[in-house]
Amino acid sequence: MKYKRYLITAALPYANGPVHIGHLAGCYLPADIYSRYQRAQKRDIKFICGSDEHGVPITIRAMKEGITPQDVVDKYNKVIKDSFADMGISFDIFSRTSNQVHHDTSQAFFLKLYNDGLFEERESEQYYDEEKDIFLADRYIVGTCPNCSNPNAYGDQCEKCGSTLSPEQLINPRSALSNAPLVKKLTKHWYFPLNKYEPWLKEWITEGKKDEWKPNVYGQCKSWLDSGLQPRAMTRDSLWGVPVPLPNANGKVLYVWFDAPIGYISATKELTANWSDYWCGEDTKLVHFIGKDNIVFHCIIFPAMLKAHGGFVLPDNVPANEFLNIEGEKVSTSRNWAVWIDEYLKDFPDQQDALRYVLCANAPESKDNDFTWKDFQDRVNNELAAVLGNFVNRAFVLMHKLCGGRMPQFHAVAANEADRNLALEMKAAKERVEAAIEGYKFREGLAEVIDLARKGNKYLQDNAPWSLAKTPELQAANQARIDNCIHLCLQLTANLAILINPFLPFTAKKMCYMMKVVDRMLEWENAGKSDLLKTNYPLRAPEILFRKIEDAEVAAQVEKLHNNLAMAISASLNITTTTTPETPAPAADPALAAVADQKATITYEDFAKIDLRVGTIVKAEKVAKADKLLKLELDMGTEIRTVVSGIALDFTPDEIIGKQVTVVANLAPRKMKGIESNGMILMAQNKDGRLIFASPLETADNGAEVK
RNA sequence: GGCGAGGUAGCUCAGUUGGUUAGAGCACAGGAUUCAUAACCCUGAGGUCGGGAGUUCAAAUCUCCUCCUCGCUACCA
Repeated sequence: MKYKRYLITAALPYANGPVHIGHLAGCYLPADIYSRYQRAQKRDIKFICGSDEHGVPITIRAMKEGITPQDVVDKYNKVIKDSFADMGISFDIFSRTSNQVHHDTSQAFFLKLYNDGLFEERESEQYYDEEKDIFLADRYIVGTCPNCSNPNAYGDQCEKCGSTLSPEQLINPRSALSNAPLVKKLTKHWYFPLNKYEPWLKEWITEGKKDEWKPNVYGQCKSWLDSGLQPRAMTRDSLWGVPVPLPNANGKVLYVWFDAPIGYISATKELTANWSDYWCGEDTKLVHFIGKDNIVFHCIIFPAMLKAHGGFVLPDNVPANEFLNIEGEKVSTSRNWAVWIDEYLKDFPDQQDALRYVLCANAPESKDNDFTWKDFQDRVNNELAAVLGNFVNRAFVLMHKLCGGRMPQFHAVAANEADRNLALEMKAAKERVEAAIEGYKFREGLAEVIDLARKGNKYLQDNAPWSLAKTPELQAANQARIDNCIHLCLQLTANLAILINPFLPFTAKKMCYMMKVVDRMLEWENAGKSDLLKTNYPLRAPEILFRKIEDAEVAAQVEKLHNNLAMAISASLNITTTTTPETPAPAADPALAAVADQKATITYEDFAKIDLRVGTIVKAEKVAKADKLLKLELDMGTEIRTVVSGIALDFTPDEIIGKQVTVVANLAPRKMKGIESNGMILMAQNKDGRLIFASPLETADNGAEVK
């Protein structure tokens, strides 16, 4: 074997909310299957995870709920940890980045790079809150979104319209902490020179991993590498996080994406004193399981950090999955469009393996996939229960009916071709499942196991022991054939338990109980064998492995999703309308922007400042290298004005020429793509995002004032 | 706009050193059976492989163009 040890990590879930089925399908379930398989192979593995507890969103959530960041992470660390444990995700450790060992480890890592002179120190101007005496990260800055006028857009993103922002773009930027207006002040940060590692990364990835990594992962990396890497700040101004271990670095913490992957190392340290065997030995196979949103950090930044530090193994593979949609729509935590694990476990007690089955069988391994409750029902009822569950049940029931409740012996003299073939199928299935799991093709591996059960059903059907036992006389004459058939079906059941164990551990355990065997039988080397169960040994009565999912349950879950969505929308409306200036509005979904937008009362004088006028579009053309922009010329009665407007997604130049529009005529000029825009056209935006001209109903004079 | 991934049967997916009538599971239809969770087993129907052009004796597979979905990124306000 090439590797002595396996170090398997699953992305550190962010401790500001519970986990949903998308997390499970994308990362934790494949990681668990892989880990359980490796353990069954008796390989030396450590399966590492923990919650990521730093970063700005946690501090913001703490502010909103009026609690400390530590309260937030304590709460969700527990929720997340419990969900994983209940679903059978078998981490060797589920740690957390707020632990002391993690602070020590990440600080030591940073200091090593610092002492090697790797960091570039750079000063830049950042917004500063003089009231709270603190520099503000982009996320802490709120202001009016220049795009949708959401008064509570963040400095990095407007969560109403989804646009990416920089703090400089916000209108009237203010502090999310104190609501105070902001000043600019110099601040110092430490930049990791990613660009210096670009040649090495190119060689390591584009030459070394081309055929090894999944196409989506490799392609994404290559895209990043081809576009050129820039130095990246590895520190932030914040009070929540791992303090930068340097003098005169008060109020500075490690960037959450610097410290989070080091969390894998800290957690391993916490787990075992021999942690360096796993992290520093060349004979360790390091595999990062992540979702596609983490590719750049795990494939580019973290490896570069490890390389810069020296002495660490690099990931052998990063099998990132894509995203799982729900009922045709993207998961949205703010709209509560998600299937939460803790709620699933309440609604479907003792049905962990049903969910594990569906999420693996339909895992987004090569592209985004859709989870529907109908599909959940179909797969559980028609594949899991009908093929696997039913086969095991048939074998046990027949054994009790035709073989006295004991494992019958195998009569070699009565063996036929079908018997020999079935034994061969067991061996072949082992090889196929093994190859699939080693190659991170978990859905294929799972399908192979079900297929083996299907072959069992066919074998049973072809041999029909119940027909051989129609009358006592007939049964006596055919007992040797009956014994062989049941014997093999039960040996096949034992094989199925071994092969299904990494995927459906709860089921494997139930099967072991029924077969009265100890867990050791599940060791992988036993797969493919036809002598796992001892002849003449009494076995237990069968229990139903998978119950059917009823239509009513499917309907209830779909309804629950839509109810959650409706509640999220109305909650968003309530909170937004009652928001005081001291508390920023909660994250709102772009789809809600149209209904959730409420602004503070203004006086007539405020309104009178706006010069609204009617104009007619006399010329329109698309702006080059911009998706949304049209360059318009407007007849304002006394002048022709140029206005650049972001409406190209909804209108072609031809169809709007001659249209009369309402224009904000005294808006400060602004350059876009090199064209100076003198004003803004008023548009209404529907819930679906479509724009509609807010124009006079009848033709007005060009230049007419609107008031 | 740039880059990346994907677009194959109603659904979920296999299928590249280009090669006979393009595969599987589910769903659907018919049959057989009754040991079993109204399950299983057999048979069948169902696809111009997103669209177009090209290379070739031969293209799902290679080249170019184009459309759609998702992601990253830019631009936007």
